[in-house]
Formats: sequence, structure tokens, C-alpha cells
Amino acid sequence: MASNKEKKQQESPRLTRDDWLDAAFMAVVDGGFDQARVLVIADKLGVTRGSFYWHFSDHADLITSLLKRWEMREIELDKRLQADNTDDPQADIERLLDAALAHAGVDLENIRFELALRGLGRRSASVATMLVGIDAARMHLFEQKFLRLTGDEKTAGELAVLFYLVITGAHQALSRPTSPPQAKEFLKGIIASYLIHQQSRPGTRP
Amino acid sequence: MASNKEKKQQESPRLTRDDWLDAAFMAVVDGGFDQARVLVIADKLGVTRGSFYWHFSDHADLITSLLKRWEMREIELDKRLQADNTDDPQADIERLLDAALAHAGVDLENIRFELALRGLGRRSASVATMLVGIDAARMHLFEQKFLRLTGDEKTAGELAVLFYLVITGAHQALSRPTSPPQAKEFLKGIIASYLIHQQSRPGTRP
DNA sequence: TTCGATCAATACACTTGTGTATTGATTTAA
DNA sequence: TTAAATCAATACACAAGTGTATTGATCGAA
Repeated sequence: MASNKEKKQQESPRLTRDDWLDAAFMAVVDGGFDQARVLVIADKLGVTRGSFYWHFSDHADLITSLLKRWEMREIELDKRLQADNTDDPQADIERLLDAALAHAGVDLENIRFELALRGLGRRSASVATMLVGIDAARMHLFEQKFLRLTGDEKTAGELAVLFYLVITGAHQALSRPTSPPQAKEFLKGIIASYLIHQQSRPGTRP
Repeated sequence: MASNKEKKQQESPRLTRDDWLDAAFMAVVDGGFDQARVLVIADKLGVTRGSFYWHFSDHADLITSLLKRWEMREIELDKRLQADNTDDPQADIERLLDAALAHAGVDLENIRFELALRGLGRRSASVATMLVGIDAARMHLFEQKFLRLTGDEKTAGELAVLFYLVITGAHQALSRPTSPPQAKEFLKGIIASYLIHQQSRPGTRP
């Protein structure tokens, strides 16, 4: 078996820094950060490491760039979701749930990347700090959404915590290679039923 | 800096296979399976690799033994929890929640090990299969407990799913080095309030 | 067209990790 | 006490990974 240098090579023989980041992202998705080695990624891109050390100063440069890019995109996503409010708070949270599980359409890759990232955060203080920031932003987002639904700050806070836990758990469940395609809809149904539909604003109850 | 060969050495200069498994366990807890290297563990134990290759045939032997030991202990724990029924199903589930978060007292180590294991399961088919088995057993346990609480199979199944998701999410949250000590009680309170106390058997409602 | 800038390949030195074979030291039991 | 069994150290070969320095190829603009 030769190295898999088919796709990228013939369409654009020269690589950009972003091409390397994309390949590194997929390497993390497949094998975690420990498996995102320069040599392996180079082979996957169909080049030697000579290219890598032109685009990056060293391996740490690759990883930190990858993390920064992920963080920026997460912050962007958070902004979009923050602004995504209609006059139907229940539907808003359902879309939020959808985004949290489907993760803006890119699905499994992002979920697996984030799980690997949380693994890294368990042994890197700087990564842990970044994740704390991202989680705080998400938590704030959840609280706002649930406040519009329930009208009560305490309940909204508790539901936001539950929502966070449930989403994180669902990520684990959905990240398995054996996870069936309908699993996402199944989980969404249960989560929506217990955490969203049962929790409408007191005055709005039928 | 010399290698840290203080504790174990003076109290028992000869090592057993289990000593190596314990050290490997801690290595996984600290750095994941990719960091559980023979050389590193040997150094942590204060010996050279000469000892390792007497107790184990190779690195794979160490890992598979570690996984089998974990699996056996999980099955044992499942049996104990299965038999832990009183006439108060609500209290039973609260103890279950306690066990799931405190993980039989060993706490953080087990949680972090399992998270690392799930990471490994994302790239090893055999590990994934093992985890599917463990999860199925846990799911069955949850369903039984909730059936005793609600008396309704459908509701019990849904609550079991939610319970599984929430527990898994809580493991992520609690696995952080920065997670405060009171976090566990905080999460337990919210989970119990929404998933256990609100869901009593219809005929039993006050 | 040609010349500098950009990107990739190659060769080298170094580190870290595995695994084997052999030797050495300590228990344990006869 | 001695001899075998048990455990650990050492030395070697090998593979895989990083990083540097140099050379080679190709693209773009003057």
C-alpha cells in the first residue's frame, strides 16, 4: 500500500497553511491530538515534512493554530446563536438543541474534535482555560434562552445546567462509530420533551 | 531532577503484575492511553523496563489486561447496584446517582480513566464493542430503577436515556482539574430534582 | 524570459519509544 | 547452605518521531 496522495495532489500541488490545519483537524478527529503527528499528516497530504516546516515553525505551532481557529469559530457560532431569537422561545431552544447536536451541519467531525480537545484539556492548563471560557459563554447562552422560555431565573439556570450536561452526554453517545444515524433524532426527541416542552412559562401554560 | 522512585521502592522492592497495572491506570488517568508508555510507567515505579518485560509480553498485553480488569470491575459494580433495591425507589435512584458520580469512592481517577477509555473506543473497534456492552448493562440497570419509580415502561426508558446522558455529561464537567469540590453536590441536586423527584409513580403522587 | 519568492524534497542529527537477550541480584525452598 | 525460581538491570538493535540545513522545483511578476 502506497501513501494516499490522490485527491489533493492533482487539483492543487501546492499547499497552504490552512490545508495543513484542515488535515491536522481530521487527524485529531480520527486519532486524537496525540496521533496528530507531522509525519502522518504529511503522508495524508501526499507531501514530505519539508512543506510543513515552511508553513509552521514547529509542531506546537500547528496545534496552537488549530486551537485558536477552533476557538474563533466557536465564538462566531455562539454569536449567531445568541442573535437567533424569535417570538417563540420554545422553537428557539429547539433550534439551539439542533445546532448543538448537528453542530452547524459538519456533524460528527466537530463532535469528535471537541471530545479530543476536552481530553487534551485534562492535561494542559492553557487548553483547560480556553474550554472554561467557551463553556461559560455557552452556559450564558443557554441561560438566556431558558429565561425567555420560563421567565424564572432560578429555573432557567437549572435547566441550562441540565441542558449542558445532556448535550455533552449526547456528544459522547453520538461520537461512537457504531452510533446509528437515527440516534440523533431519537435523543433530540427525548431531550426536547423533558427539558423544553415541559418547561413553558407559567402564565403561558394551556 | 531524578526520577521519582521514593514511595514504592523502599516498602516493597519487587513488583507484581498488579503494581504495573495500577501504575498504568494512573498513567492513563493523567495522560490518556497514548501516554501510558512502558518507559514512563517504569520510571514512575522507579524501575527499568527489564521488570516490565518479565511481567508482560509486550505493551499490548499491558493495555488489554488493564481493559479486562476495568471491565470485570464494572460488571461487578453493576451487579452490586442491581441488587441494591429497597422499598423506596426514589432513594434507590439517588444512591445510584451518587455511585455514578462518586464512582464507588475512587472518584476522579475512575471518571478520568473512563473518559480516556471512551476516547480509545473511538479508534479501536474492540474497545468500542466492550463499551457498548457496558453501556447496555448500565442502560438496563437504569431502566429497571426508573420502572420501579414511575411504573411506566415508556417513561422509565426515556428517563433512563436522560439519566445516562446527564451522568456522562457530568463526568466531563467533573473531570476538569479546575472543577471545584462542591460541583458534584451541585450537579447531584439539580439532576435529582428534575429527573428523580419530579417523576414519582402516578398513584404515589401527594 | 528571467529572476526572486514560494513551496517541497532530501539528508542529517537527535530523541524517544519498543522489544530481545543476557547478565545480575534476591528470594524461596529443598 | 545451596540451588532454582523470581524479579530487575544492562546492552543492543530497531523504528518512528522531531527539527535543521540545504538543495531543488515551480510560480509570478518585472
